[in-house]
Amino acid sequence: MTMKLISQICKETGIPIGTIRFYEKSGLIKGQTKKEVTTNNYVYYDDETIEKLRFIQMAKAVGFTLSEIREVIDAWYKKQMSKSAKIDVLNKKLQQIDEKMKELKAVKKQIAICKLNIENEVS
Amino acid sequence: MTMKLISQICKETGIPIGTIRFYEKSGLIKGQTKKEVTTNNYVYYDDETIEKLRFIQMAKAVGFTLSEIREVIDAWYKKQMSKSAKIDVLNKKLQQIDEKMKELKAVKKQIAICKLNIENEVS
DNA sequence: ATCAAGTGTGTAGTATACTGTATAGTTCAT
DNA sequence: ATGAACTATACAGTATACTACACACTTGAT
Repeated sequence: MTMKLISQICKETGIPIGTIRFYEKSGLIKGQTKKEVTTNNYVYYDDETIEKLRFIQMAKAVGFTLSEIREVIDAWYKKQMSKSAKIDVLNKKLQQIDEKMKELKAVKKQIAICKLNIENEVS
Repeated sequence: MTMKLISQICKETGIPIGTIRFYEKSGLIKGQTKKEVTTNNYVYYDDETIEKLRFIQMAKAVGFTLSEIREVIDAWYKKQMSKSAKIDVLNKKLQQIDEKMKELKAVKKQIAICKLNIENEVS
């Protein structure tokens, strides 16, 4: 398992270091210190963290808030959550996604119509 | 042309009065006072405003910011904007929408996989 | 006439999601 | 052993998008 320092994670995801730290403080991701190293408290992140961060980027881009994203990540990784509770959360999210899909299509249609109107204008 | 007061607009769109006023101050929508009425300065909104507000609701839900939404509304309604500038803005938005469509699909796929993993877990 | 409900203005406060700055310690190449 | 670059912590500041509140005026039903 490859473990990376924060600047490496920043490079690989394009997410600023400050934002990564903010996400960690918010409980979205979790790095770990190496117990064999006693001279510093540098935090290392695994590849699962990168996966999570990419998920966060995409989910944010389509309008999910960090707390909505946290719900999914909890359902994904939290050990102390019941199977059925996890499934419930994920089903709710899938429903939200379908709703967003509809809204996205409606927005696209509206803009396409708007574009046509402008193109056909007598100017 | 039907002209409605703010509480009516609120009822029809579900957008709080305070938010509607905020959108007007931000220049996203524009109502008008009736010049024949001199006893008050009540603002009336037309059906185009309701259309705009519904557009704003949907665009916000899929992650567009108010300033991104304003760009589209300006391209849509602004008289003093050149035809080619409008088309440019709308094409850029259509591109952004396709990008969001991809991200939404990726998020959906990720969640579906996550759900399958949980369902197939030995608990 | 009165009073609840609606309207407008202005200003302050809140929530979310960062972003920046200051300080201090660590690592590594030279 | 020294300096550039990296790391951690803590706290303040910013941008966006509201949300609440105080105050004053208007309308419409009784």
